[in-house]
Amino acid sequence: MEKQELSVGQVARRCGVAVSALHFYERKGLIFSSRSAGNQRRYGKDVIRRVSVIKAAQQLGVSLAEIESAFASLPRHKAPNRTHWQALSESWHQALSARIRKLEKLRDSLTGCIGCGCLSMDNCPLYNPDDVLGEQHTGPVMLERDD
Amino acid sequence: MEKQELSVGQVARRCGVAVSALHFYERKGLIFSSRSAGNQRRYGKDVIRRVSVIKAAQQLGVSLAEIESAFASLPRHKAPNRTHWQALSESWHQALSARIRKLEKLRDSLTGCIGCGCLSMDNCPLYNPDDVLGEQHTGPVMLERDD
DNA sequence: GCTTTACCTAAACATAACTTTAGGTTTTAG
DNA sequence: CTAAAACCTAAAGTTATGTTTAGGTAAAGC
Repeated sequence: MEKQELSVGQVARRCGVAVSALHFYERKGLIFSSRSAGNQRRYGKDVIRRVSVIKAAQQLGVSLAEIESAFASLPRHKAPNRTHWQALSESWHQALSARIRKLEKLRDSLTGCIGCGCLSMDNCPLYNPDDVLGEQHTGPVMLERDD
Repeated sequence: MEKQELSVGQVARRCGVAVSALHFYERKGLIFSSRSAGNQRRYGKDVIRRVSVIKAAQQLGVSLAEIESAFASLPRHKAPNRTHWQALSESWHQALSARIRKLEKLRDSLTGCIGCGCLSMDNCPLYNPDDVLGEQHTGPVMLERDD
């Protein structure tokens, strides 16, 4: 059983990202590599999951900085185990559900409000932005990107 | 009955954005103004709805460029009427619903996959991106960019 | 062995979406 | 009337997320 190390190009192809993006993620501390005798990057297979998670999270509107802090709970240089990933998964499931609820709320506001053509805007949820997404308070939740 | 024109600072306060952002939106062609005798911006009340819509759309992950093209159907210098806003509302409602469906799908993939800790990644939807959302192959791109 | 492909680093460039700065003008409040 | 607050423009700066370029080194195929 070999260690099955991957070159940067192999990871790039398998994950659908550019090599330059992997360099970038590494500079940001989101992924890690060892080096070959000739100083080329070598990745363990777990990097693929990391990159997949990065891309998935970005779809949710999570910044790399936030992803980095979520990854802080993972072991840096060895493959995270089931428990590690599961913890991440659960918190993201919650965050994602929260985001979905927000979007539904917004969608309903759009229907009820933009289309209404109301001239008095004082009760309009779009007009009073804070109402639109409601719970703006500083939640610890990762996806609370309501700035 | 006056035209009830608003200064840039008034709009900024009522919409919760910076004055510089309004200048910026105007340069981008998202909002319009007339000028006072002394060359200061004066806005009609409809600008508030425009700005509110901009902010709402940004919450959905819509870029300013996309917002601009959506706004292309609105009359430039006079207040859009009910029909105009309603058309916008409907198309965005659809887009939002689509986005919500994607997020739900992704959420479910995360639960089923990230948490599983599977070592053989060959059946993993995160690992094999094409399976995640089906439609649209084009290489190993993780998720449809909802461009 | 040689050549092509892949890789290395550092630094510059790109784009979006704004903000800040600098220097000057207009409006408003007392 | 005057002084503070608000406004003007143009240009440079900022942050995030990368990509591109330039000048070399390593690895792989024939």
